[in-house]
Amino acid sequence: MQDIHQKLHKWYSINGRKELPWRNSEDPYHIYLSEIMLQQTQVKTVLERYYFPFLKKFPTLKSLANASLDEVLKSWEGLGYYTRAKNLHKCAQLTAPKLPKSYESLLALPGIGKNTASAICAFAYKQKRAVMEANVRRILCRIHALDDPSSDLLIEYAEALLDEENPYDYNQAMMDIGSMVCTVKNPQCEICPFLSMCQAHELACYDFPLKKKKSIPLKHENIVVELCEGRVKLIQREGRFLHGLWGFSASENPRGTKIGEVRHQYTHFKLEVSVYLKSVSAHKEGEAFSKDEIETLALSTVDKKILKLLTSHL
DNA sequence: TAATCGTGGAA
DNA sequence: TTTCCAAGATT
Repeated sequence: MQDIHQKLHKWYSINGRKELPWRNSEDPYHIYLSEIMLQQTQVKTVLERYYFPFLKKFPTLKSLANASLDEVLKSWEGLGYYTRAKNLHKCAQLTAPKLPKSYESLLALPGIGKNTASAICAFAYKQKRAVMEANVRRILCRIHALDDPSSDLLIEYAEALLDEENPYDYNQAMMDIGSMVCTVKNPQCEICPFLSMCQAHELACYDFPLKKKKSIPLKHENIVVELCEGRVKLIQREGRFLHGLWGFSASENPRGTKIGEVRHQYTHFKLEVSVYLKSVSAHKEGEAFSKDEIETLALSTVDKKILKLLTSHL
């Protein structure tokens, strides 16, 4: 075990992505924010478009707590999984000016599960916790030739492998190896520190973990864009899907002129939207916004596509 | 346990 | 163009 820890540490010191900003911060809030943003999201996206602007607007947990949810959502616009932003805001209000330090306290907060709690403990507080996310899961499944292990079993393996002398570098190294060496396609086994103990390599089969493909349904919606004296009617979404974002509401029986179609692929369904345009004289329900006002609202990608179609049509 | 919840990069 | 899927959590 000491040997593998040494190999890991050496690999990380040479190849690790040590320049990532959240790896050069001691601020638990910065590290927490990065963990939330990085959930199911590529490093590149967070790094290039969201991490720095968000911290500029909300430099401290306290400033985030004092902001409105609409402001937070605007900073999250386009990043997806918007409940993350809602929970981030909620956590700031619950914990400002500083995050708790214990695993249990972190786990009890909304939006923080086992992996994120472990990551904050290891990265912000240098505690002996093993992260268990997609990269680590792929490594462990290949080392042990596991098709579809339970989360609990994987956490056991991860904790058994943890380098308690240096939990920070160990965890960062595991994620880097997962994303750079033990990749989904074409893994670079010859430079992998786990080469000698990897069952997948022994079997010359890298289909671990097993990926199950599922077909996703196609949904169709009609959107009627209501124009009112140059202003556009928008509603603020409720419920779980795109909660808190502004957008166009679907209608069963579209009226007006069809101006085009918009397609979008979500994780669990495809969406085709037929877009209609209709002028209305007065406000019935909902609010109407000017183009400049819409710029300040958080819209989903689909609604942005619809807005773009509208702009090109007018 | 299995759905649900977004988006864009990459092949 | 289509498909996969990336630092998961919640219900």
